[in-house]
Amino acid sequence: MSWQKDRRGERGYHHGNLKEALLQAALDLISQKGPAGFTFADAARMAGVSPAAPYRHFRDRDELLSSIAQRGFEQFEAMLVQAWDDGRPDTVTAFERVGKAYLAFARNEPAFYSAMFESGVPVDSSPTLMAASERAFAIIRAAAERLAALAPPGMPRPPAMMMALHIWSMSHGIASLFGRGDAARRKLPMSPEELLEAEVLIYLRGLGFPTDRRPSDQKPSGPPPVPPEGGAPSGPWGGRK
Amino acid sequence: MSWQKDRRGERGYHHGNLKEALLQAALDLISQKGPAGFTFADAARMAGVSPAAPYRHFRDRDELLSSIAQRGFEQFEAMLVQAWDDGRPDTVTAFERVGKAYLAFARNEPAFYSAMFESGVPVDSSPTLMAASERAFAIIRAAAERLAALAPPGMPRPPAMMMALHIWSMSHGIASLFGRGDAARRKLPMSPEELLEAEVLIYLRGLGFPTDRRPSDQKPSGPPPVPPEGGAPSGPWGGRK
DNA sequence: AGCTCATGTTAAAGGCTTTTACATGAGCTG
DNA sequence: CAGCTCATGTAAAAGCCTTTAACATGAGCT
Repeated sequence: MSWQKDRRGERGYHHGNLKEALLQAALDLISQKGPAGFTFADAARMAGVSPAAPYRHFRDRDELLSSIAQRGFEQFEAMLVQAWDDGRPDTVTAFERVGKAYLAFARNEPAFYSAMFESGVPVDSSPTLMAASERAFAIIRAAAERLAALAPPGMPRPPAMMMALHIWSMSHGIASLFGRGDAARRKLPMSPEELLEAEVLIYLRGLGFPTDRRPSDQKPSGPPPVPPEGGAPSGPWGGRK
Repeated sequence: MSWQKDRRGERGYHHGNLKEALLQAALDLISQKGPAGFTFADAARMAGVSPAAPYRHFRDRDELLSSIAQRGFEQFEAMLVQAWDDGRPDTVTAFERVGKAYLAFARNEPAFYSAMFESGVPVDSSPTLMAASERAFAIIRAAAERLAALAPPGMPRPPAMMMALHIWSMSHGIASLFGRGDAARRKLPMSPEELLEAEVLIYLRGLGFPTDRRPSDQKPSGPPPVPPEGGAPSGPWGGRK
């Protein structure tokens, strides 16, 4: 256990921690030049080893990319868990926090996000990658489950899986099209976050959920399934002035 | 005007139609090996010219990719126009047809779709690309405009631009996550088309649109802003049996 | 001390990209 | 038709990447 070299940069023949160093270097490179611009040789150079060294740790460039995607899904899952916070303080609030977390992840971790969704690495390229992806989605799914249970009585209960897929696709669509800050690709009349929040609110209202902003959990007894008629309800898009 | 060489493969020093041939070759390659696997040299080879020849028609590999993306947006626009069909036979039906067209395009033209959205080519890399992209979106936007005009009275009218962005992100999210058939990446309990249709219906209901499947256009006089209360409305997800 | 195996290095083959200098021939001009 | 000219191809070469094979080092064990 002495490979840490007392934190001094010098190393001998062996790097001691190359795999980690390569992953980190690749992450840096991807965030700078996109997943396409990243090069195996570059990562090796950045880690201070020869171009052939990485092959001791990854079968090829794709496997490195796949590892990064996997790690991305793991961090993604952790972030979603934190955002969901088991539905506190109330289900709807937590649910929307999850959507925002999705956007935040895309914005704050563009390298991971690219590797996960835009690098051309197929999710099923490795079982562990697939598993990591599924664990992340399971969080959204669990949140949808809880939300579905709150569906107003008297209406057919929406399938939680479907809701989860809908929320996922909304978040993913907005994140992919408008998400990353560094290259604000298209002009928007509102922020991605606002756009997503409005979309989710409208969607939930379409399922019959009450959407006046208040923690009205605990008692799914009798909130009106729709906003009061006639009286202009403060819409999800902030009631155009 | 004699470069067609009477359809016989033989050609002299000049190809006669290289630019087109390269675009076509690139398209084929991308649909086979993804936008990352496509190679400038490969395209040249497939067109039967030397590796340097393409540089007479494209500044570099990225410009070729960008050209393909642009062409993709043009075909995309044409397809959306056709799907929208100026809102016939009724606005809601046509609107949903637009969403399905989005998915169909992603599935039937994976090469174009990749080039447009997943190749790393920034939309603003060329003004004409940006313009093509905006023309395509304008169709969705126009459809949303018409739909917004049908919003039931007594409710705040949703901004058409916002609706358009929502629909776009839904379609794009589903297409990106579950869209391409060749590598059915994730398992779904329903088809992408059904998933999108349900999502759009719920969304529209959330905006107060009547969503019983019937061409109830023409007279936006007095359809109830919400489905009849209590009586289980046949939900957009087919009412679980 | 000596073995052994994981981890690096060097060298080399094979591709791709891109540039530069040169070749060809299609269309125009007189 | 001769001849010019310029768009369009080719050839060659530099530089970088990927990947493999053969060899080197040294860390941990016996």
